[in-house]
Amino acid sequence: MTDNRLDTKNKILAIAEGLFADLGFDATSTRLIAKEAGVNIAMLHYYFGGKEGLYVAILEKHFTENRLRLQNINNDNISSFEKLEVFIDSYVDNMKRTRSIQRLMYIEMSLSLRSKLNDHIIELLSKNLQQIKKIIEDGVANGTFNKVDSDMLIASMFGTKIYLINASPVASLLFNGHANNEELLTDELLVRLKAHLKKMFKLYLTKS
Amino acid sequence: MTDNRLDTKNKILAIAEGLFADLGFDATSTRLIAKEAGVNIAMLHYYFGGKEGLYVAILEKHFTENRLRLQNINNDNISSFEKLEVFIDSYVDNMKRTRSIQRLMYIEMSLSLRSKLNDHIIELLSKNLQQIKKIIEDGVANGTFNKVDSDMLIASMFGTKIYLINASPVASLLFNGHANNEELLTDELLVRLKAHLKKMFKLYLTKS
DNA sequence: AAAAATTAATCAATCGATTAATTAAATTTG
DNA sequence: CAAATTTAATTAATCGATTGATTAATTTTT
Repeated sequence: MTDNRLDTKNKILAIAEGLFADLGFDATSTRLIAKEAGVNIAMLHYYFGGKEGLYVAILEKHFTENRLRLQNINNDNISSFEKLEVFIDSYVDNMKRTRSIQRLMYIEMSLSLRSKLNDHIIELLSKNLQQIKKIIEDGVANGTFNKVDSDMLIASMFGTKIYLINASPVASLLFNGHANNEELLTDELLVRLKAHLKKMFKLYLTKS
Repeated sequence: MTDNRLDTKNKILAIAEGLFADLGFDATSTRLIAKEAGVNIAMLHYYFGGKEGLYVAILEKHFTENRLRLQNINNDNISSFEKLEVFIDSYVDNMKRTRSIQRLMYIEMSLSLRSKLNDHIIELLSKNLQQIKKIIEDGVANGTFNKVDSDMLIASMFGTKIYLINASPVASLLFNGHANNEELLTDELLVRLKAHLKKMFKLYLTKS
């Protein structure tokens, strides 16, 4: 592909991702995407087959990116506690960068209108799920962790993230005292989030 | 109002709430609402002024219902621990009944496209927020609870609920091993959720 | 008879998508 | 290398369908 072709494709992908995340799938018109990206509407269908094809392409882009990232974590020869902390750190560190696409995915999954997209999203999210599950199960097997309702614990971890990302207005009310739209995910809050999740897991998996 | 008028209004409200929760605001057409409710499209504008007015009416209905429910909890002369458990029990017990409207609210808040609706939602959700905050702060003040990052703890509680309601496909994967659309919020799961939240709060607020 | 409720028909606007025509780039050929 | 040809990329215009909303006429209730 030439540089121009890549430019056009990537510009559409980048603009569309932001608009989809801000407005949702239905409220984002192909005309708006084309206008903001500075390209003709037909290019959107030319490259991606249509609005839904573009949506899938955005998810698949992050899907492959995320797959590469996930591979080299669980191979290390460290304790279950350290694995847990590494996972939480990397999980929280990724939040700022992947905020748009995550908001997008959870909205889409919540509605479950487009089954093809839904399958993609579930496949992507289940990767994280399996990874943390394995860390905990291994820890239980080697006696580091107690046998507890780890699924609920995992639900609380992912849920806390969703609350900060997808319910940011009311989360701002909780953390800042007002529900405006200033940036909630400050570095300070992410540090607090890491400490909180580590503490929660540690207490739950050992002191119970 | 006559019985017929009430029937028509309430039928529209009930049908629209389900459709909005299932499809989202944009994907739910006024024609579909009218068809499912068995009324003329014009009735929707006649009673509610339009699609968005209907949306607001649905929220306000739950808004007032919820306000009545919230009043008589915090007056009891019980310990902070018991208040916490009462709150969690009532919070979880309300999940099944309010699942549709809660899914709807969090989707709407996540997109934040309609500021009038957003204000309503934030006002409604902040009631729960203030209530649990007061319980914890009182507990800290009277020495029952440790001084901890209670805001993060609250975020985890609300987040866990959102995860079960709005991310139900991947939550089903976590709890049932498959991501189908069978009912996730079984009585058994709600019991587990209660136990988990109580344990999480107790550990966090005392053993840290 | 007056008011309220309901209906059918239609409005302009916007949607995603597609077409045919045009320009730019790449490839082949002499 | 350069002209000719083919392919790729882009544009403007338009398609039918659907959207939320409204109107005027009709039926029902008071």
